Amino acid sequence: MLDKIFHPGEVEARLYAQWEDSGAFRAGSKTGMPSFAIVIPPPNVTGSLHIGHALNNTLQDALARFERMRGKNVLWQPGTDHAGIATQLVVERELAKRQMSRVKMGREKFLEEVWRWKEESGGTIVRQLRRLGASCDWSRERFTMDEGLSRAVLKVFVALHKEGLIYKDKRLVNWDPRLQTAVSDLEVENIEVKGKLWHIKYPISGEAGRFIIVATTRPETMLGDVAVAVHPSDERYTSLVGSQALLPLANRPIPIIADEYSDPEKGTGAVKITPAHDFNDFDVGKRHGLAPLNILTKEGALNDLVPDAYRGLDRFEARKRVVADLDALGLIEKTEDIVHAVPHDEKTKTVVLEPYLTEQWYLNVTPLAEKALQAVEEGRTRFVPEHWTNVYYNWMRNIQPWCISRQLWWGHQIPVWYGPDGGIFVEETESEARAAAKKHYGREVALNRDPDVLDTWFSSALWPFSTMGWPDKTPELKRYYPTSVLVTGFDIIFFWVARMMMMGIHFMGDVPFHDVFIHTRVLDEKGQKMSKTKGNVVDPLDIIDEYGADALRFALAIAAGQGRDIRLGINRVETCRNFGTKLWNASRFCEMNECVRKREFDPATVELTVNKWIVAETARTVSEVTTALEAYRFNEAAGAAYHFVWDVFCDWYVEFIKPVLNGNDEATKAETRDTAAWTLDRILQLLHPFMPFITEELWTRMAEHAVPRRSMLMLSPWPDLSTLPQHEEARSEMNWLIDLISGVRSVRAEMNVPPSARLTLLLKGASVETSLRLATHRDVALSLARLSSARVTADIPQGSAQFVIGEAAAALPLGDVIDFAKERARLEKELKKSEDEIARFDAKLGNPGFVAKAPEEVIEEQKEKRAEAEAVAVRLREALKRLSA
RNA sequence: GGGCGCGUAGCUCAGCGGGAGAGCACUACGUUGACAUCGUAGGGGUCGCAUGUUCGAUCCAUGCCGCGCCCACCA
Repeated sequence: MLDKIFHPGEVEARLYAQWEDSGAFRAGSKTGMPSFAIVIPPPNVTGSLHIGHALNNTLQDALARFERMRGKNVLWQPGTDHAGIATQLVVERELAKRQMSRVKMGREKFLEEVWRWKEESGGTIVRQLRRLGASCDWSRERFTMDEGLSRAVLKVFVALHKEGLIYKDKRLVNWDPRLQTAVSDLEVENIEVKGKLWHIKYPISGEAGRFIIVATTRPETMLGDVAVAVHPSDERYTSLVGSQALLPLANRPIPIIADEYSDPEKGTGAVKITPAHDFNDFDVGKRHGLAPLNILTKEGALNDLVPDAYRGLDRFEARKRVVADLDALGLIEKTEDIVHAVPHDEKTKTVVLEPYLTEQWYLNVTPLAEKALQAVEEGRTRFVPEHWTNVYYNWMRNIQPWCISRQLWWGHQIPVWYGPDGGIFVEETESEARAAAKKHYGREVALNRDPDVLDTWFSSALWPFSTMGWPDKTPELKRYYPTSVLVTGFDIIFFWVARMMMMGIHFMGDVPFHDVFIHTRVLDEKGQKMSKTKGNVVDPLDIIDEYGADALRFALAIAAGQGRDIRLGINRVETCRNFGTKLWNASRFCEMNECVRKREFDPATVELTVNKWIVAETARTVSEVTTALEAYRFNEAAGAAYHFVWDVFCDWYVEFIKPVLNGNDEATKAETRDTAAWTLDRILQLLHPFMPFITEELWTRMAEHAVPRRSMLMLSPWPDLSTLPQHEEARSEMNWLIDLISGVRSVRAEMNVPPSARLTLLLKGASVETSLRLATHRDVALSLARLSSARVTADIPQGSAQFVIGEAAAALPLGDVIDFAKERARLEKELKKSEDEIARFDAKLGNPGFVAKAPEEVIEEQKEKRAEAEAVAVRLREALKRLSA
């Protein structure tokens, strides 16, 4: 016997182990069946599961389980990402706690430390994914820095270099002075901060007392100025073009040049040109043949190219000093308070990034982007929802070279070796590089390997094929590439999706996935982004502990619409947990009534109206859920199943069959039991992609008293009920009945003339509006009696109720469950409380029964209504009779 | 500045050419034999505003207002 509620904590671990041990998660290899593959967006190996992961993996798991049940060969490829910067930061922080540092340890020792850290904490997120129920093929788990994937990375780098697409260049990059590494444009987060705009007077050489005024938010960089630019057509400055300004503090003459970049509308119309510290200025400098003057160190302090007084000062310190000194010289024309966007590092959002002149490795992605663009234009890869296509297009069409080198230690070290004269040897291994160098120099030479590592996203870009064994020609690649769908959030469309497209097409000759489903973000219940600093983080593991994984998964899935962000309040999870309880208890009802599975049961053969109806409704629901899942409309799929279980199966079917199951007709009872059991099985299957644990548990438990199951629910075939009869007649009859019962609009209990009470049900004409549920016949009586306008009659036979529709009356059998004496007593009590209500009701209804002398037209009207109602009553009686016969 | 998304019941949202819905919250009643993690009933909305298309608009078009996000600029 099932307990009254489901205890997720007691079954989840057991079921998961059972699934995993059985090999049910393993990539399928059934011949002749289509394939379905998803690669997981690899989470940071040292991370832990946040609510966004929970959503992402719930959706993937729903698809994987769905397709597995549909008989496809499913591969859900799991793994983790080495997450260069994030992981290095974490480990450095740990080292700091032990009074150690990366630099002191040296590269080799440090890397050992990171690997150790990875071994220790790397299992966390993977364990947490298991708690969520993720049915990944763990036997194929990969890590972006494991041997195979590293080999793929090297191969790709070397190949792209040989094709001339990877090259070294010296230009401005976004520099993180704390980590002392370059980061890509995408890793920059522009944050609005309060700042100042200083208007600085630059004296004109040889013209005492004449100045050109420039406005800047970064006065310290003026020490690296190489020019002042004005717009060619800006008449205010025409006379100055060609003159020299004397750069204050540095006392260095710089030219005043004309360049279209200068915007007469902005600032003073004259702009200082600092090519080494501003992206636009870099271009201006290039146009005018002005060499950049780098005045910063890697740490973001001023270097030796500035006057003594400023050397070694941190950039912010230097700013204060420069402003103070300029002010003392009377060279500050004015200072404005402004709010402007300043580039910060996206991880901690605390470090101001610098445009910084360095030599880095770049990947020329333009040719790759063209093909990636074309693939989407041609529909070979499709974004869902479609509007993300434009986001992808816009970025791809304006793509910039990808800076792929990072000055970190944790990551794939770039396979480049330098000879004594700076000769470059790009090979997959050191020995190959050595051989190449030997060939080049004609002798053995000492080589130095480039110390930099690759951007983390470089290896992620290869994920769909590197995890399947590329560059080897593996059966997995053959079977599963291109993958079916990528499920991810919009925040990594550029970082990851676009780059996988480019690399996939380039190296595999085909797109990495057919569909890209972009899901929304999960916010807190107030619609705020979850963040540690705000303290509004909802930990999915806490939710799983308290409500079970199914409740969390269902809450996420049913909220996963196509447009707006998901606001996850805990009450949503509660609702879904309650839904699980409802399902559990519906199963309990079936169990108590011995509704057990019969293998030979054929739903097409049922004869009772109520059974025909539920069979047809089940088929419709299966079709709805299937269609919705195929289109990634998770909310609709989960919603359709929810609605069917609660509003159709529990509220109506179970209530309708109670009198049948309590009746004496063994044949109809048997059919009904079989149908109920069959329907419940279909429900479990429909819900399994969303609520794997509770459904699997019920699947097993419900078979305890029936024909044992051949296999686990997760391996059962997805129902295809498309060939079942539609049973239009039964459906329309049941719908009519449900509408009618729902339409009992106003019912009043009234002790009319004691002791002769009557139970009267007033249906509002033949039309219907809200809902009174026909639970059991007894429930009908109770509900009716409870409501505001029912009359209990002692003069009708016990066990039947008289329905009055309009003025027409129809007796309806109620079985033998009503104790009229008791009900009457209760009603009397209740009525005393609600006399006011009755009065109001009478007034509202203008109950003609109480009108002594009704006008002719009222009587006529009543007659019509009566005739109409009589017909309804007759039909109702017939319908209820047919339910159980 | 460019682009995208969203404004529907107190809250969170679904619906998107012909009856305005769900969950939560609220009110009243009810522990009955699957389920109080429940049931029954009830209150509550000029579907952001305006114009247009249409026999008919919450739904389509245009404009406006408000909110959010992305990209760019960032003197």
